[in-house]
Amino acid sequence: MNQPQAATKRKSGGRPGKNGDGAERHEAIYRSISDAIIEHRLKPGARLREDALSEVFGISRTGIRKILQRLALEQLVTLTPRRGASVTRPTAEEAKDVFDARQMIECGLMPEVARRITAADLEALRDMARRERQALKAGEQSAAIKLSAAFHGRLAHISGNATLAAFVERLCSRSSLILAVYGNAGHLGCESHDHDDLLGYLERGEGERAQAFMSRHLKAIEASLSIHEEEEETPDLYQIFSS
Amino acid sequence: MNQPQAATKRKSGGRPGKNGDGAERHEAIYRSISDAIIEHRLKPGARLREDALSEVFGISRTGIRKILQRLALEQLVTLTPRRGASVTRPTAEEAKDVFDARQMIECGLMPEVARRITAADLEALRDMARRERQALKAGEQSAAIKLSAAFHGRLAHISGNATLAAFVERLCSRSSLILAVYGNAGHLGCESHDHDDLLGYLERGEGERAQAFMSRHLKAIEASLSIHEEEEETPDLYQIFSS
DNA sequence: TTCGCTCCTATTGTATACGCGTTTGCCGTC
DNA sequence: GACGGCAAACGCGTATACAATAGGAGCGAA
Repeated sequence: MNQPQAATKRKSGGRPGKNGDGAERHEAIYRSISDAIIEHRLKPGARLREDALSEVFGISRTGIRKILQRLALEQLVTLTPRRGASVTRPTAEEAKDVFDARQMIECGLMPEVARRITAADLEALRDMARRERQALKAGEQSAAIKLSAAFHGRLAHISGNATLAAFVERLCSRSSLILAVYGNAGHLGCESHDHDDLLGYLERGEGERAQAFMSRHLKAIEASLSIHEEEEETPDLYQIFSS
Repeated sequence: MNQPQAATKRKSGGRPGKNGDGAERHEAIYRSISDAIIEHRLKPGARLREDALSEVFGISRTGIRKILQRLALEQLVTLTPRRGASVTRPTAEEAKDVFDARQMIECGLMPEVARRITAADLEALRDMARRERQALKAGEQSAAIKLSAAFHGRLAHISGNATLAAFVERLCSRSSLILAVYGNAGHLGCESHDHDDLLGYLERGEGERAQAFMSRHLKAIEASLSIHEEEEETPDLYQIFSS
């Protein structure tokens, strides 16, 4: 039970209208839900009923709707008109698009990152990579997935281009969703030592090498997916029973 | 008075609660406001009061807030906590980021576009380019700006990567905002015949050439901007009245 | 026994009401 | 005459109430 994090049933003590924090509270709830999705605690297809969420987090549906819309715009949840919200189940096509986009942007960013990376950055990134490896070893897939996404996002930020970095972060979130649907349970996307190796290239300022390595890295992740189309509506029937 | 476009004061005739279209209506209003911003009918810094909009479009503030939030997430409007919404005034840094991003993505997409472009695509794009030229000649800057953004967006879609195409569209919208702030009144971003020339390369399948041309095209636009920092808070005052 | 129809419930979409913060104009005082 | 405080109003943030719709369950007929 870790997602409410700060629910505290404020219904009881706090006055309903008394905000005081307002925006921060929303941000915390947003991150709570977002994390739960990225860490696969909420699986693709899971329904997110508004009043259930509003009760869990102790705010009214109005606030929940706002957060849900934001998540929908980032394509982490799907908002079907009269059916409510559910965790997005990426299609195979979307998966391909996302990884192609990551290939283009993350690789393209590497030279600039290699140019600008500082010792402090390296230290922080190594720490993240280390914690990711630990989590992986300890069998905590949730934590590992989140750390991996955070690693890629942080890396992108070093480029200095906030717009592209934000986009990369969103792509990583969606990638996490893709892994949940198409990933094999056996191994996660990122190999244990890939991130460390990458940092090595960056530390030595070898932008080109880092770029090539990132390309391989992403290709490896994508290749590890098992893209099985599983059609939508009454999918096969003919196909299945025609044999 | 051109921005309402489809207001029709439905308050009088239509019942308030009777939806029937609902989502489409929202979409139309969203596009209305979005277009007004992109076409510079609403200038950066312009305030967008919620109840004014709700009255103009004949829906309640709830719906307006939803739309405003969507626009904020696309960074066309800025939502300051207790101050309301206003059209975003991009900073110089954001401008650089946006054009760097366009440089990376749009150029990177060109080879694939050259590979996949069809005769129908070419026809549609040529038509858009023609209309853009006409608008420019007729002095209708608003229409020209919108058509230019639509041209770039359409082009990106041909690549087949919906994710990247959507991102390019958003970058183009923001570019339009940047032009409004930093652009010289004299000439718009896109030169008259650049788009036609680009289509020529694409038609002949010369992806590399198209890529290089797009790069020059974007660099030309960016170079035409006059980036003057104009600070945030109490921006000039000292600077202005010190002369 | 199965298919179809109808009613019901659950859940979202929309509007409105209320409270708070911010701002701005005004007045009193120094 | 100018500066500082005060008050009122404007406008946003949140919650709640109502309306509409889609899904499902139950019942009846073939």
